[in-house]
Amino acid sequence: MAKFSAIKQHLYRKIASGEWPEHHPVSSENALSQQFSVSRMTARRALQELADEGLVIRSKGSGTYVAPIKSQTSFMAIRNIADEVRERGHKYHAVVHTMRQEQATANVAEFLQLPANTPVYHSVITHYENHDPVQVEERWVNPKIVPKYTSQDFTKVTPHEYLSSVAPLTEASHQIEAIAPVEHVMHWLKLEKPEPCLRIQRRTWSESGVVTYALLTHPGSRFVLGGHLTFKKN
Amino acid sequence: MAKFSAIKQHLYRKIASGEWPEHHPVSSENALSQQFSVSRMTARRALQELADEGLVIRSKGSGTYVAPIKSQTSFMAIRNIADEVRERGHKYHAVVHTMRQEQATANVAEFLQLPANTPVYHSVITHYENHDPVQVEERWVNPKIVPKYTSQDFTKVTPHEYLSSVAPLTEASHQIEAIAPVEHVMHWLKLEKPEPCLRIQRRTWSESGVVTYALLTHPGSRFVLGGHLTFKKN
DNA sequence: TAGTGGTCTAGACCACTTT
DNA sequence: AAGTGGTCTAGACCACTAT
Repeated sequence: MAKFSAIKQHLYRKIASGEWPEHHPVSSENALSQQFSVSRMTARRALQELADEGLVIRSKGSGTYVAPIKSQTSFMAIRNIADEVRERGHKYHAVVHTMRQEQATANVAEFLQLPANTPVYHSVITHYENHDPVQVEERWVNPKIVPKYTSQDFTKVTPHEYLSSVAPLTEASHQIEAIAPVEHVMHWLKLEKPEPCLRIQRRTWSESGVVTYALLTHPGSRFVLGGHLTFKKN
Repeated sequence: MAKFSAIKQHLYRKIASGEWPEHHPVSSENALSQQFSVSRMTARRALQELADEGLVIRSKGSGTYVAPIKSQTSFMAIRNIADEVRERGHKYHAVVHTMRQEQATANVAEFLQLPANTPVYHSVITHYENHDPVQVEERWVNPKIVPKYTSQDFTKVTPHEYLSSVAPLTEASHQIEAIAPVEHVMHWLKLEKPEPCLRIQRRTWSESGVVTYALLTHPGSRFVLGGHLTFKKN
């Protein structure tokens, strides 16, 4: 393994384990270069890459500090929340609250383009970053396209991963809005007081039709959706 | 300007102008270090940062090449709020609250990649759909790139339209989050009670650098951000 | 084999923050 | 004044690609 990469791993562990909480000072370039017997440029690279990933904040003349947890996610791609959390060097886990077959409400039936009162699968899962909930995923699934949905273990594979494997995405639509959370959601997100939440409503299609409809709710204090675009002429 | 940054600008122009199309080879590290009389490490940094931004692709033993155009450009196409409102068949109008030159705060200076305390232009505008405010636009503009910004009439042309005409976009980054509005914003949006708001933080670049930094705040009860994606095989 | 990118060194000077 | 991060140099060795 490259030296700068070994140093990154060392720092990842300090941060992910919670040994260095938010705003905690991170070893300086000089300290790391001595500790790992590398040149300052190599130690610097490790710190710089962590800063680019948003895990630490560097400030000239002062030092490097563990960044506050305010996740940033790309909205350009439909990503797997578990991978995102892990890429940030944090621990991921999920809690499944609901997993059953239901009669579709009028609303859900419309989104899934099914007749009302037909059976659909419904799951509710909270996704955690370290020990804080970062997303509640309420999802309804078309049982004709994904008949084995309810027998999966979603603490090990996210619904997104599983669905992608059995019914490859061809199309997706999103709506993003700011809402005040209802009581259920507050409970799942462990919010003591109401706070503005970012809600993503998503429908995804495969070749055989609408696969799933999802409501993804994130606490405003712990989540930022980010994206980067480049434009070319023509 | 730092040397690596000057080299980036040089390469940026080659790519943005179309002189180097997709897959066109980019000058090698050694070539750039000779051309600009810098060490290879400095030339390397310019290329590496362009690769991180997704503008070029580097491949060991072979060389560096202009990256292919990203698909899905349409998802969060940067739209003009006035056009959106009119497309929904509603009346649009704008109220300009602030339009002046200011000293950049540390925050603004950082986003615009300018030294602190340099002059910047600052505008605050509320955009209306029929008689309701739908967006407060707080914007800071780089006066070196857009010297005549403050003499425009933004009740007739939106800042976005004007900026696009004088400094064509080459790049943009967004952050979307749910927030509770501060008092100023509540006033501009004519909110009597606090309600969750959707805030889009956007930086846009042209060939000459960061053009503008904007905070777009929408009342959660009146605004939904939508997008649609289609995926192609391979 | 020549050229390229990937990694690394052991210095250096600067602007900045903290004490 | 001491420490920090930001930039830069002039070398070096390596693995890989193309010819």
